[in-house]
Amino acid sequence: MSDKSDSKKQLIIDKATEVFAAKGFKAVTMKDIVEACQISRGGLYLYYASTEEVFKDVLEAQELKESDGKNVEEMLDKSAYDLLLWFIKEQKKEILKRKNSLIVAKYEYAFLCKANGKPEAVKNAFETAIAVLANILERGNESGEFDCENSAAMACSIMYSIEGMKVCAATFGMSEKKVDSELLFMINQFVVA
Amino acid sequence: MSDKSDSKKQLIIDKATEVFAAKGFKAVTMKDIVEACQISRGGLYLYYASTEEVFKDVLEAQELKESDGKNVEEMLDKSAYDLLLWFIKEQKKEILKRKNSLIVAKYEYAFLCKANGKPEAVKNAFETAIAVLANILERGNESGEFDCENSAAMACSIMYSIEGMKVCAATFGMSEKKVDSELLFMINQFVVA
Amino acid sequence: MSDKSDSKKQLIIDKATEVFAAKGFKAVTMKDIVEACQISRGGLYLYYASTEEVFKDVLEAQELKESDGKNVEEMLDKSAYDLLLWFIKEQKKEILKRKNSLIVAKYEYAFLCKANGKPEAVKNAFETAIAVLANILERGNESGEFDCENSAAMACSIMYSIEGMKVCAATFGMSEKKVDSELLFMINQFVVA
Amino acid sequence: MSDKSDSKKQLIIDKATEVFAAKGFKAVTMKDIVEACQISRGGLYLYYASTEEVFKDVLEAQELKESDGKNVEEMLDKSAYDLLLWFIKEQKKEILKRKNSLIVAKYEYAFLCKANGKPEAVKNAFETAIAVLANILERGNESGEFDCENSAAMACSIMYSIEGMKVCAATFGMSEKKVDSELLFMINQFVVA
DNA sequence: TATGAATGAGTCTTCATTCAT
DNA sequence: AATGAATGAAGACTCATTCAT
Repeated sequence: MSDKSDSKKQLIIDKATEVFAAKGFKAVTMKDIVEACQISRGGLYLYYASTEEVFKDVLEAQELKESDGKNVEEMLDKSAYDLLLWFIKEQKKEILKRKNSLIVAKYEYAFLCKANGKPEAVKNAFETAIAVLANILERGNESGEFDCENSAAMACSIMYSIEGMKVCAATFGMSEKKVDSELLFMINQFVVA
Repeated sequence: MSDKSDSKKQLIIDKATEVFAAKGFKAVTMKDIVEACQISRGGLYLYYASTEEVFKDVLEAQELKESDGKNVEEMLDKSAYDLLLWFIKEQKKEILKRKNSLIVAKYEYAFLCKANGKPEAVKNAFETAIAVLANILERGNESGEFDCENSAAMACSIMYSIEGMKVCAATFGMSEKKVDSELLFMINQFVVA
Repeated sequence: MSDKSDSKKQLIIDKATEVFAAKGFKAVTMKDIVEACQISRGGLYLYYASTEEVFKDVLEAQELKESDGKNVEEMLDKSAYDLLLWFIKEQKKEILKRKNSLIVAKYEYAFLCKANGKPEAVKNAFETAIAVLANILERGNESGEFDCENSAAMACSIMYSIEGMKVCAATFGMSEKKVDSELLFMINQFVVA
Repeated sequence: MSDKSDSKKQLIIDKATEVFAAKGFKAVTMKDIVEACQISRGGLYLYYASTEEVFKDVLEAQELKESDGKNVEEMLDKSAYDLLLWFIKEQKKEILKRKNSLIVAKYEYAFLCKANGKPEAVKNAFETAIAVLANILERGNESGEFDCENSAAMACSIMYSIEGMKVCAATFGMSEKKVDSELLFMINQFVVA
């Protein structure tokens, strides 16, 4: 049961992810999801009672997927610069991915949550990213690879920039070249030549 | 006619602005606007055929309001540093304003426009801001107040950061202190001490 | 507006009364009422948000109608016996009326109210009837027309009997003859020959 | 098979009785019964195809239970007065039992049956009770314990009263004291002091 | 211009009923 | 016999949109 049930949930999450990526959060109806999954109306309700519940699982699945590549052990060996490159590459991927960008849906959802007084998962994901980057910067400072007075502030500043790029890219688009130059500009602020 | 008609439109825009700020774009119905304006259903349709049309005018009105303070003549006299302070102050205001933040509604709208292949006004506003800031930086470079190799790139980077802050503040909140330190961090990159 | 609105409400109440009489309370859907009234789904919702709200007004309208014939002034002149006959006749009418008997709907509704902890209007109507009858008996006692030791108890007993008859008649039917003989049997307990 | 099958049916009937007592007839769904029995949806359908079929068996089981105490042989020895007391006590129990009162469900069901032109079991149960009571009254008349001109009419009148009390008690409640005084009032009409 | 009653399409949600296991 | 996932029909409810006044 659990297996079958899980695989059905997975199907729903996968298809729903595409729907949310295409339409944002609020514009998605249970009917949209039902049609994307090619299941019956009642069938969806066996697993999820609302688009919000589906979206929560979609977000969770995204986070899992994003953390997939982050094999902690192999990270430890790398230089701060390599880690930075990896981090930046990941962010670039997210900024540019067209098909599955949940960024606007995420902000819509977070916004509605705020309006309804619910706690926000979106905030946590953002703060985790800042912490990871700050850590990388710190290591670079220690190893002499980077020259960055205040790692925490710099990490924060960079992440706001990246967040801005994500939103802009998802809504009115950014070329890969533009993203590259922006990211390069940012890391040049502290990478020792 | 025109006067009366305009004042009615203005009423609708004012009230609708509050509604969009509170609920985003997609969640707003014609009924919401009708109720906020305390006019009749039919009355609203005399002026606007859809929430989208209302929102377009809301955006336009916002831009007008934002450019209100920008008296070009008195600008010309000021130092680049003063202009920068003014620009940053304006941005800070926008980041922090709670009641009327249309940022999420804007992105929702831009996102839906993109999905529908319509042209985007949001992009233009963003690019205008970059141009204004770049101009200020350039002037500062020339006068020796700033030291910034690539004004255009810096302006762009800063605006992405600010955009990220706007979105984050609107969804999961930012304290004024946090905003101040972020902005300070940014301008310290190029302001000559 | 109020006039038009009221007449529409009246139409709904009239048609809904038939529906409730035919199907009871719980079995009636908003759709049933819509179809009986030949109005649109949304049209009904302009006036009533649920079958319960419609039913409340149906009950109220019934009570008004039932008290219509009771011209207080002309009552005062009559003998206790005449009043009793009038009362009994009214009850008989209610017991036997086929088309508009709301009795089962009433009890269903009262039952559901009780299950949901809501106050009940049905109880009040019943107690009012007891009070009226007790009053009549008292007058008869005083005038010597009746011989009834405990008017209140007798009124109560009779009303339970009548209530039982109403329910039985509405569900598995009673002939007029049977009703007559029952009512006669009851009043013979205290009417002085 | 039969044994196992019967015990399963018994379980369903027992649990369903509680459900019908709590919600009436029409408001009960197959899902409600399934959940009360903690069996599977399909499982219930092996035994019953509709709530109506379940309810029929629930009614039947009630009648059996009610006639349980009526050991005919030991009845014969008793005086008419003792029999009357027993009868009244049984009725009182039914009037007052809160948890398992099926009275409203019964009337709802009978009412729906009438609307659908089906035969009615409820009527039979009522008439049986009248016959039993008439019989007791007759015996009392013969033994001189009672003085009741028309036993059949009196039995009928009493049963309507009791039916009214059952319905009233189930819907808007009656205190035990009130029930006692009503019953006492009734039997005083014919019991020889 | 302005009103708001009315309509009906669209979505939500719940269940009776079936069926593969 | 028994399960419970799945389906789809039925009813609730909300709104965009129209129209007579």
